[in-house]
Amino acid sequence: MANYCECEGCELRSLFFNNVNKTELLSLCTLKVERSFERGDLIVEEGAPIEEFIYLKSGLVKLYKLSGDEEQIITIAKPLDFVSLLSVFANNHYKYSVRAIEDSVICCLNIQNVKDLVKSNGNFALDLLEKMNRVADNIILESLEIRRKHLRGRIAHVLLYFAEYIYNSNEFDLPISRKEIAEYIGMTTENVIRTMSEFRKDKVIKINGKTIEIINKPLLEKISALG
Amino acid sequence: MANYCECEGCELRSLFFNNVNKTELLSLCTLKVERSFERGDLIVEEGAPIEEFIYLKSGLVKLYKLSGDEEQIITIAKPLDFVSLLSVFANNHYKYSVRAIEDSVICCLNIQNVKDLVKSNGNFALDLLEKMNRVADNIILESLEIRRKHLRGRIAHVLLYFAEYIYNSNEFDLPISRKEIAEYIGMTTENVIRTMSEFRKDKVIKINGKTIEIINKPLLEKISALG
DNA sequence: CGCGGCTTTGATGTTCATCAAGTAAAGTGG
DNA sequence: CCACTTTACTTGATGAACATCAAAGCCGCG
Repeated sequence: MANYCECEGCELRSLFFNNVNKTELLSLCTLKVERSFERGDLIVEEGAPIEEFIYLKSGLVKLYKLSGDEEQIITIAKPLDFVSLLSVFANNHYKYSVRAIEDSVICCLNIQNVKDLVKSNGNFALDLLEKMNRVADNIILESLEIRRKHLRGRIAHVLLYFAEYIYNSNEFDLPISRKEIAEYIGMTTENVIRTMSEFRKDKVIKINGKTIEIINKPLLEKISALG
Repeated sequence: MANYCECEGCELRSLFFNNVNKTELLSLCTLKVERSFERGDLIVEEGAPIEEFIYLKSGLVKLYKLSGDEEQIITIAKPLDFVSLLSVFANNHYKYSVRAIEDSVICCLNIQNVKDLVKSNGNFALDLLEKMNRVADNIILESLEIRRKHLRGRIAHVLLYFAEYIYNSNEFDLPISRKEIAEYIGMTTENVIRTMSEFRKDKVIKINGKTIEIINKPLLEKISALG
């Protein structure tokens, strides 16, 4: 009985298991699988059948869609922004791909089990609705934000996104390449690099390979807001 | 007892009331309010408190967000793409505005009633999750589609959206202005007009004020796909 | 070590926004 | 109903923002 349910102590339990009792949790967790991925590994492939309800336990992932030979990045998600959620009840197949951009651990529940729990536990259902609303909202609002800015504003926005939302620090290692930033904000790799170099010359940031340090945050915020 | 519940015969009932029994439906519908709006009327204002669960019964609406003095159109929704859904469980206040772009009728349920139903009726909860997933998915996918196209492709996309998705006809009256198209696809009014004029000169469409007729659909589809 | 992918910078051309100016259409008050 | 105002639509000219092309250095990896 020792590990009858590790979820009980899981820091993510309160995410959406607040209203789930021990018996229910047990029945979920017996079928739970935890999987580890290394940076760069594919977690979910667009078009694959949806058999599991997945959430991110630790790490960082990118959610993207293929169009032709290009990737369009939809969002960068950390734990709490659980992924796989968006299509999971509406489709039989994934509409997006998910790839680890840092070493990540995901938690997989059988999708049917989750559906059963939605049916039998009203408070859980409401929690889930709320969480999924929030995730969708955030993606849409982020997308609108980026859309209305120009190149410089978009780059500033992304840098602040990493500094404030992901790493909570003015110095951090970019988990994605310049090319991926370009795929995220819908511009070319060259212009992402050029703009970041400009920011460096203007003493807004320091760049050392993947390491970024924001040294004039007020200005960066101004560029993000106006640009 | 005559009108004890008009919803019973409502064509939208099957949307998400399939799994709701007569008693439950009655308790919802006694608190139901139907409201009519004329083209141009504001239905929901960004920032207002969310007190109702709204869905569109007939008509056409635009969902948009204000940024500064500009409107950013998120999506054009017809019945079945019910609106108000996205933020409704995750927030206390609306994050978007909704305006009728054709005469519209909406159906308003008390939000607490809907939440109670989610708690007590598992099948309804699952239906609702599925519907909301689908709505969010569509908005995100549309947004990605538009984002990866250039001006000509975007205009072609929008024209096809109206022809195929909204009106199911190659000839239709544009329900929105050129300016609103610009706000939807993130370009300027002048360029929207210019591009539409080009399409006219190239004999892809006919324009007569608000009336649009697509006369070379294969080409328009090609422009949308490649542009 | 050499290959491929990522990064960087510069030069060039395309796409698009901005500015300007005029016409048409639609609402408003007398 | 008409003058008046406003808003929508349209076209052209110009410049800014951005993509594309080209070339070279860098880095990790088999």
